Amino acid sequence: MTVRTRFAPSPTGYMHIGGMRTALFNWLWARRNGGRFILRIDDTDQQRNMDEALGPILDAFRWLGLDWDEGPEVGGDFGPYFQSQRRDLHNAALQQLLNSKAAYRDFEPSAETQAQREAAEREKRVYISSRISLDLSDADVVAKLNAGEPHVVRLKVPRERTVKIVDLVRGSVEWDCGLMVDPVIARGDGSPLYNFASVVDDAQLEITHVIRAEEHLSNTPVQVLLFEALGHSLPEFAHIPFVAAPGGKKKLSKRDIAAYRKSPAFQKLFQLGDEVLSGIGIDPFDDALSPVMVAYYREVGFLPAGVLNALARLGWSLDDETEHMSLQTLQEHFSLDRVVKASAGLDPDKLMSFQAHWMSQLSTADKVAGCLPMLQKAGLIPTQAFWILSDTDSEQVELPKNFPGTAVPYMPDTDIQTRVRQVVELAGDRLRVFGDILGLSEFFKATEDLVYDEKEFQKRVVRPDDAVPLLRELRQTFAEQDAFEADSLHAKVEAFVSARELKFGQIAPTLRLAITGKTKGADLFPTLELLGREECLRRMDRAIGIANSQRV
RNA sequence: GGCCCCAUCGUCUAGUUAGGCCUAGGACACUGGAUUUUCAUUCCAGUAACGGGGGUUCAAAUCCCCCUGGGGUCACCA
Repeated sequence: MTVRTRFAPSPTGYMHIGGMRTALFNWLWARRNGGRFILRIDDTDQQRNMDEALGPILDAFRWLGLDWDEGPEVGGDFGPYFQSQRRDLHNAALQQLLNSKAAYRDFEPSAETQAQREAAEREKRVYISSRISLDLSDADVVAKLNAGEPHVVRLKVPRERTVKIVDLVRGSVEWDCGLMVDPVIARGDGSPLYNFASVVDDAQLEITHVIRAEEHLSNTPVQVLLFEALGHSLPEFAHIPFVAAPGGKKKLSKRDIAAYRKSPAFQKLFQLGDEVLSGIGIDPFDDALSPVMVAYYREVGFLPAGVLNALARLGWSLDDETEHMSLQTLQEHFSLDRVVKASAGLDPDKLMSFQAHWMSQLSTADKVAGCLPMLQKAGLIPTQAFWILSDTDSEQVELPKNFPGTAVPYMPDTDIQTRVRQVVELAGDRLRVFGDILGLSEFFKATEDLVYDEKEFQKRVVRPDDAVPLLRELRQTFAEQDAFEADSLHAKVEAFVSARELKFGQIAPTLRLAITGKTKGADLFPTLELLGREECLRRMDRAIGIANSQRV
């Protein structure tokens, strides 16, 4: 039998990183078994704007390279794939249950039901449904129906039974039906509720493996009963642990963003994200984008491979040592029996480590392709002139939002093209995410736009009495230097230093600050070479000027 | 509170199904050292865990029981 798995998101306008992990496991299981992965959209009746609500979810799948065999856009033999369009199926199933008396119409006022529930709770009794409507004759029911009396449809739970499943992750789990409330499966108007619609759809879609987060475990007995009442065989269940917040055991949730900001475990990620996002004109404090969402990682410049690797290792391992796995490797080796039972906290540090690894595997050309959009969004390099329409495939390159048609990057200005590549090469491992390129803005800014680290500038350039004179002398040396390239610059500065019986460390930070505005960064002399003599001299002049004005 | 799930280094995990190969392995993080013109990388080293108590057994991280702790869920949401 063909393995069929599904992921059934509600169109919420964003893709949750934990949900993505569930989707990934479903996808992997299908691929591993040569099966089909289905995307079903669990929308409720009137979704306001489907494009807006579903778009980001599909984008997340596409970005990570998880394709779906059936679902929105691709269709399939079991459609429609939007739950709201499957009402006929739900209606038929509902009628079937009503006819077979497996379900009944409950006319008890909801206030009354609620009161009973509360009374039971007060008396520390288990609450079970009163089933008072079961005393109604068929004629009574018809009469009430005709009179339009409000009601719901409930499944009649076989109270003498126990429901038992053998979960592929958790093993055997069972529930005593005598403790269960008759669940509402549809409203009076026939609109189905989640548990019911989900079962009907899973059955009709011939889903063989229901792989979902463990918070759904408590829904399972009801669903099992529904499968049985409908005469369907059960799918296999695999309840995988949910993704917990860093440093905690609680479910990672969009609502808790404010708290995560203060969490030490999240600190570095937020710092990186804030810098990159504000650099490209996105307000990081506007919760439209947060580390709970897949889109966040794309915007900051993570690689699909990094995110995928981190998600796969959350609650699953290949063996006792393999850490780095491509999607290809994952789909060859994924297994449900190696899924861990306990919830797993997302570890931003480890995610970054995976990311850095996959970034290091990328060619310079690919890194450049990833950095270009960043630099453009940040306004550090021109946008418009960069793009020409083309029929050629440009899958490596992320297009600006709303860009019309297909495009490949085209550099009318070879200086800029070369510059980006050189900076990327110079940055080396410092480029962990594409957004890191924004931290090297000194290579893309005009002399007068360069920003100095205020504190360090004071400490290294303004305050020391010899800093400005030394910079002057160095400037002179540079001006007279024959070849302005890294090695000879290095030799020149070494000679300069030893001639004055200084230590290298006494001049290098000052020079770096004058040239780049920072104390950290890529190798100094290649940096000088890349910037070129004219620019270096201008920057030194400017630094000297500013220092002098501040010393007065 | 009811029901259900879970429990190995700070974190992610291996080991638990078939008890001995475990003086508990790997990775991330952290600390120290080496390399280095800063930062980063790389390399080496180190700190660090079987929640507690009872059993069973020659032998228990692994099996059983209890306790404790953590979590999920209890809608005419999905």
